[in-house]
Amino acid sequence: MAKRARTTRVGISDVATKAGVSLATVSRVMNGNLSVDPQIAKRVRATAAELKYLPNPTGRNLARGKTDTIGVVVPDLGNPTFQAVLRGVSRAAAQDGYRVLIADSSEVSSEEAILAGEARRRCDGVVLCAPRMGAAELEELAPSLHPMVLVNRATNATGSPSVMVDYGKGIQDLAAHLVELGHTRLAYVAGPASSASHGLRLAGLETFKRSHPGIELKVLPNGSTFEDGYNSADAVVASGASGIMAFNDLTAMGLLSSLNERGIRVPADMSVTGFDDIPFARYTTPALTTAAVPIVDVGEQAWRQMRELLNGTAGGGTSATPGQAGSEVAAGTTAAPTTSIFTPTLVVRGSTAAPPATGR
Amino acid sequence: MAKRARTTRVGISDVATKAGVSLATVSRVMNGNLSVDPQIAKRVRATAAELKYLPNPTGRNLARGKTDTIGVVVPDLGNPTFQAVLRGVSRAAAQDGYRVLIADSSEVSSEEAILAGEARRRCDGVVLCAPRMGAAELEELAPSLHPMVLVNRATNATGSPSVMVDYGKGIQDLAAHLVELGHTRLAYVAGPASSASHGLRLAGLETFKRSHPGIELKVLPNGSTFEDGYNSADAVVASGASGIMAFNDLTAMGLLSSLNERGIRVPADMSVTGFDDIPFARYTTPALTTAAVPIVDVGEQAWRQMRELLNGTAGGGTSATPGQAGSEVAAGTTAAPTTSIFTPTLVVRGSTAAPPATGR
DNA sequence: GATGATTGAGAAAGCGTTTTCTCAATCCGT
DNA sequence: ACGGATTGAGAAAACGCTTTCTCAATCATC
Repeated sequence: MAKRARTTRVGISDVATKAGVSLATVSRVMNGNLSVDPQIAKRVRATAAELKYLPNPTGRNLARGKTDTIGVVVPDLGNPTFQAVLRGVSRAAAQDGYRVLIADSSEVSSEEAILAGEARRRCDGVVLCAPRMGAAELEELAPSLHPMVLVNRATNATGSPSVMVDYGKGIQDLAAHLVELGHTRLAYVAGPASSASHGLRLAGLETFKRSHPGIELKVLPNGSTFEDGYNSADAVVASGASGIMAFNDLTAMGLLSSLNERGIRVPADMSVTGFDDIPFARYTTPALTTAAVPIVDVGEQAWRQMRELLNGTAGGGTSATPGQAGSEVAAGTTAAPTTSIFTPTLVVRGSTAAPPATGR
Repeated sequence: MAKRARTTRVGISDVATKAGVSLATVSRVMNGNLSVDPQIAKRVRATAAELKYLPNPTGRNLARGKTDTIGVVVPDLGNPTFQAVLRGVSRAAAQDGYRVLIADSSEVSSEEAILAGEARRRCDGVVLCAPRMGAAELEELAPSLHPMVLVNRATNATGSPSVMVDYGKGIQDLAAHLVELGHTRLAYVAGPASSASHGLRLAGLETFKRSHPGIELKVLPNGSTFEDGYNSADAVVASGASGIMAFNDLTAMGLLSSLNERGIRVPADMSVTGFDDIPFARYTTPALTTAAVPIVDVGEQAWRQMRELLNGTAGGGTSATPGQAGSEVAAGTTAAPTTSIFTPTLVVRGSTAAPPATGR
């Protein structure tokens, strides 16, 4: 016959009643508001502990207008790159008391925008990984997603920071490495045409070409998966190149596997490079020469940018310069969005060597 | 000078006013409540679209007492197994309109309980992967986490369903496979002592031993990472075994790599098996014989169990039997928790063969 | 054409906090 | 000691939505 017996859990009012204070006071105590008598504060805390009271997050969220949660939207949770970004964001955010809601579009890019919007409304901000989304769509979506941090993408017209990887530089380093070893006929086993990071690699290679006129460089259209790499062997062999740059470590490993089956020896007959330096790259046979991308750091940095946005220290400006990354401020249309750029590091392992003498 | 101009976004009352109806009606329309005149419904919908109104999830959450979100707590987001579970849960949940909040304890198991509780309060339920948590702690935690689904763990005293992988059966299959090939001296390169799934493998091996008295089987303490596998080579060689079962694919790959460096040929000199069948397992050289664990399916099934719980169809009982999994109902203390058991499948690849003739 | 059953929509009461507003009770300086 | 400045805590108004309650209007029934 109690007023309202088995309502839900123990609420703030239960504590208030039992401690003989008002709701407001309990709230103040719970939130560390100092303007409350130490005596009372202590009593309230004791009562709360005794009742095992824990504030209901939903109620707080509504009242405070924030959720302490950010969304991370990725095109494919199965992809090691996005897994690593997610991990980086998640751990860094956790440090600051934020949680992460995941939104996996499962490669269905038509869903991406809806998913991102959905996530945004549930959270205080969104970290968007959308490598395939059209620039126009992104630009249109951006305002409604703010605060948003872009990963490996950029857009004007919004003060959305980006954290990017300089894939162009990375692939140039790899190409230079191969040339240094003596290779003159190179091939790039390309990624998906719609992939933004593929575009950056391509641009980097264009630059490379211009500064290395004597080098032959073919681009072989391909994909981004293990299988794609495996299946690219025919085209690779046909290309006549001796130095092969795969789109990423996954395709490089697929290619490696396929070449191995054909009896083509790496690196004796052919050199192969990957990209990303996923954990497995060092354990392939031979171990993969690759361009290491500090992708977890990218996730962490994405969180830092987000935190900046959330703390309203806004206005762009120079954010904390990330550890090994160069930071750069691009003059944006409105706010001057911050861009962090991470540069891949060349990691030389066993899969590259001088080309066979006959090859010349 | 408007009443309350730039409050926040467009809210339900804006729509109500503009459409000339009450808040209640707008709510009803937005929630597909049929008891509203089609004419009015249409008008409301039009107004909502015009104003780009989208209901504020936090408000809904509070009013409905649910969040359409579940938490997934994992000990390590870097571990492929948990990544796969997460992916399975996330995608399956998304199908049913639920989102996933991730809680990564980063291997800090002392944080696990707090993290799980935290997640639970923000969500409608929790999927808990806590292979290292003590049984006692788990049991104590369980009630406060309900509704909860356990992955690769079980607990009485709560009606919490489990979805498990029969690691014991899997390792027995691997051992049998090796024996069938002619190996008589086996070694199990163990996982972390505190790992529950390691315990299951161990138990399976005990069973195996009993039914194969003539076979020698050594257990070599080790860990769960690539590095651990790599570093186990000494012990493996010293064991004198010709058939090696690694804790998982990761350690198997590390071992493979290390053996390769020592000039020990797999499978000519030594056979090696993994466990899990992670995507990379088929691309190692030689390709890894392993016990395939449908781990994404585990995640999916975890979601189904959760959905069952959430829909309150509760009471345990026989849930939908998962595709290739055996389903089994254990007689629980109270509700009779449902347990889904997935059995690994033996996948024979190139890393196993008959032992060298000399070995005998 | 009067009466009871239905349908449909508005008013208002939550949902569980936070936070502004108010006011009573101290404290300070002179 | 007295007025003004502080401090501290309670009352009440959000926060944005859902849902029960209530009642007016429409419908079917005899």
